[in-house]
Amino acid sequence: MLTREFYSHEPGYVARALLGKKLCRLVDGQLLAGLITEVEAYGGPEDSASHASKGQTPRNAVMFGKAGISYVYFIYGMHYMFNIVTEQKGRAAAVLIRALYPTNGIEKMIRNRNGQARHIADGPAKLCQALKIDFSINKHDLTNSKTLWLQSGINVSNIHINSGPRIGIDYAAEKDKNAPLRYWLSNVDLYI
DNA sequence: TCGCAGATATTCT
DNA sequence: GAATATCTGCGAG
Repeated sequence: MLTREFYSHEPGYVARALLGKKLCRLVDGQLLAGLITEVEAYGGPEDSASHASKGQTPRNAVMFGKAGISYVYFIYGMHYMFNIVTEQKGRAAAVLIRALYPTNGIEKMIRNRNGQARHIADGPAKLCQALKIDFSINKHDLTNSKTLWLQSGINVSNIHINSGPRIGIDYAAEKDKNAPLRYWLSNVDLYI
């Protein structure tokens, strides 16, 4: 299982380090797991795209907490998003998990997604459906949990990592051109 | 492939 | 009270 030290760095670094790691979820005694294939980093108050850019609110308070805690929130009236808090307590920073490559409990994931057998977890809200992620695991400690944690997965060298501007936030695209904060892996099945 | 409707928590006025 | 949001699914072309 990954330690708190792993999450205690700046979000861009943690985001890259998370690629290829295994996200595990235990629900009803069944293991649901997948390799992380796409992530986005969100910085502190200086990052205009971050929820924390306008100061602390009850909703984003988790981002100001300590590293290794999950931050789950609801968007567009129908979708959950799953983030992991990084850096020190008092520094608002997080990494959004955007996509997984399912490895364990695939049948269960398909049922969780209403029978959709393709594109099970290739989007931030889809992966939440597949792994049954909702407010019940908001503020969850990922370094000390039996229902939601991360562990080492495949070995990913830098040459496999793609990067680019973040999605859904045009106003941050220009900034992201200089320092891309979205990272993803392609052809994951070749490296398993 | 592309464009748009969908439904609600949270924040802004 | 109104606007907005780290998106997905579906229907048309």
